[in-house]
Amino acid sequence: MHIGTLAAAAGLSAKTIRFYEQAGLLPAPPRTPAGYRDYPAEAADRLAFIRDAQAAGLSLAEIRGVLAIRDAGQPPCRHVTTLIETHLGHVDQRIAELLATRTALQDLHQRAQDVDPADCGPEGICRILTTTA
Amino acid sequence: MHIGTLAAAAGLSAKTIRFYEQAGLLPAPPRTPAGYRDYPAEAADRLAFIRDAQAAGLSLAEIRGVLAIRDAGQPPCRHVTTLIETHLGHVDQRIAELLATRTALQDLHQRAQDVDPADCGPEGICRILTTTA
DNA sequence: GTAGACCTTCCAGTGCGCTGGAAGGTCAAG
DNA sequence: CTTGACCTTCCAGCGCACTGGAAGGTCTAC
Repeated sequence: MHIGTLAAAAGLSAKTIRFYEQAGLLPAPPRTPAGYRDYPAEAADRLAFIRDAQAAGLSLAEIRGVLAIRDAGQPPCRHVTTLIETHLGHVDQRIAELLATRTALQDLHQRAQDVDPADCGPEGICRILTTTA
Repeated sequence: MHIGTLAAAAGLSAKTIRFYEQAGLLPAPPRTPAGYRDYPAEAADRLAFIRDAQAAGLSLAEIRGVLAIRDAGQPPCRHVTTLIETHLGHVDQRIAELLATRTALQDLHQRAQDVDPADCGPEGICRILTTTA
């Protein structure tokens, strides 16, 4: 299987696959006599795993860690569970931050409705955005 | 007012202030005979505005746009209102994405509870993370 | 034999908001 | 006079996940 075929199967670009190899996520495949990468069918599974793990919010570095454990013959379950818990914490925190930002933006939007542009002299920068200046 | 004083007043590093100047967010101040930047008190207001706008989720590029309008003598109200609305949309979208990720992570976590590590043979990569493979 | 679709490597850049460091000038205090 | 804190410029890099492009080799079909 050439890199383009694998790329099409996985829905990635060939560039990305080479990048994953270089980043230690995908083992270097055998080569054809001409030097072309020649992937076994399992490579698509590994890329699918990377996709799933990315969708769960894991970084490539974390995914590399999981793969390394599995490649060493260990079941990475405990490691993965920890990662998931850590990520749940991060995601919850980020959601809380975004909700706060959302509230702030809605306040600003309300203020924008109340401000008459004609009232805006050259003294400040913007009456909508400034806190109390 | 030297750059360090301004930095302390604004809660930023001198590096960041020079960066803002170079990025077109802060006008170049006059210099002392020795070449030191010599800021007027209003510089702190401008930095406070930048801080507020950043807290509202605007990028430096967007803030630069708002400042440019005001610096040209126009009240940037309408522009700001549009920005706020756009950002509200982005934030809502991001929150929705994160909630979906959160659900996915919780499913994974549940699955992690159900998987016995002893069941994990060398055939797959990880029973927790893979979809149906 | 030639077009063009694929593959290879390597280097460099994207966007974002800084941050670090080197090499040097300036200023106030002791 | 010297120390040390500050200032200047310029260049470089961070993290993240790619992406682009150049320069060249290879394979298939006509």
